[in-house]
Amino acid sequence: MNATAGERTLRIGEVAERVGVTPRTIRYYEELGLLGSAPGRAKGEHRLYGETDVARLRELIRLRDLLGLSLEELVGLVEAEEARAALRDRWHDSRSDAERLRIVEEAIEHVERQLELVRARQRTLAEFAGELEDKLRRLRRRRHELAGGKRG
Amino acid sequence: MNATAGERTLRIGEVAERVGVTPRTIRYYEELGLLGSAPGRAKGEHRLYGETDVARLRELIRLRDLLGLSLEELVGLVEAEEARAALRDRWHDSRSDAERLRIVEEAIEHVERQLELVRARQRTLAEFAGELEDKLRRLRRRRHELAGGKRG
DNA sequence: CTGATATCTTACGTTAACGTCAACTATCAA
DNA sequence: TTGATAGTTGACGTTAACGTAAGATATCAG
Repeated sequence: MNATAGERTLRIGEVAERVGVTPRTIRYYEELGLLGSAPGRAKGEHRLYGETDVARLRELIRLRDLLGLSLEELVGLVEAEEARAALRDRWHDSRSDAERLRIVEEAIEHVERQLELVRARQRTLAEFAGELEDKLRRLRRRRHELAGGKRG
Repeated sequence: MNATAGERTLRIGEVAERVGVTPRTIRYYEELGLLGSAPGRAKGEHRLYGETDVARLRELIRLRDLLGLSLEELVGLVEAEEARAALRDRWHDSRSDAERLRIVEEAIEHVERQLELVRARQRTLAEFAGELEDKLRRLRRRRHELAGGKRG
């Protein structure tokens, strides 16, 4: 599920519990292409996961819950990332420093994109909070008038 | 739909367009008790709305979209608010300054509750953004090592 | 090897939040 | 008064995101 996965020792139930979802959800996400199923698995064999898989799933769940992205939109993000990964594989040179640099740079862009999404949502939330604060100020002023001052 | 509504001149289609939803959504929300249908309307007559109704609908949509609240949760909020409104009606005294003060104080609490929800979400989003920024810093440091310095 | 337990696959079920359609009807400009 | 237009009620349809159940199988402790 992840090319750079290390241990690959966790089973689906443990992953589900740690992330706070059900095994069904994990299988469903795999079916949608969100978790890029590991290739060396025969039909019927148990799925095995590593820490990087757990991190990835957590990331997806947060994008879903905090930004309200649909699974379809998540698939879009993941596919875009994989498309870039494919491009880098064709620029596959040697596994030299140059290639590693390229990988790191792609990761940077990926994280920057997510950060941009999060910040956009932060802005709209700040706007919402600002309006509520305005409302609150007006109400408190009104309360002050009614309590201490005169003027109904 | 709102006791303090003024004009009550807009029809459902105009409201829908202005808020960015469909008429069906408005009827559905009314059916769920989110818009407290106006009592003076016979079966088959057109619904009429005022600016306060538009504002209320906008508020609901934002709570739905920005905080991801379900309609059931929104019903909970609205019912809680109406329960307090009912209490104030029993403390119905005269429509004096004292009563108006009470109403303003309830509105303040209502807005404070919403603001609390928004701020909670802002905190979790800030946490998320912070983690992404950390990740980004680590990646950039790594990029710097690979580009300028040595050490693979 | 042998249960006990967790997983696997397949397939149908469920729920929220509307969409859509049909047959009427209210509103309003001309 | 008369259409044109938009709205009304009622009912069934749809979609995303899983839930659930059944029968078979893989894993692993003992």
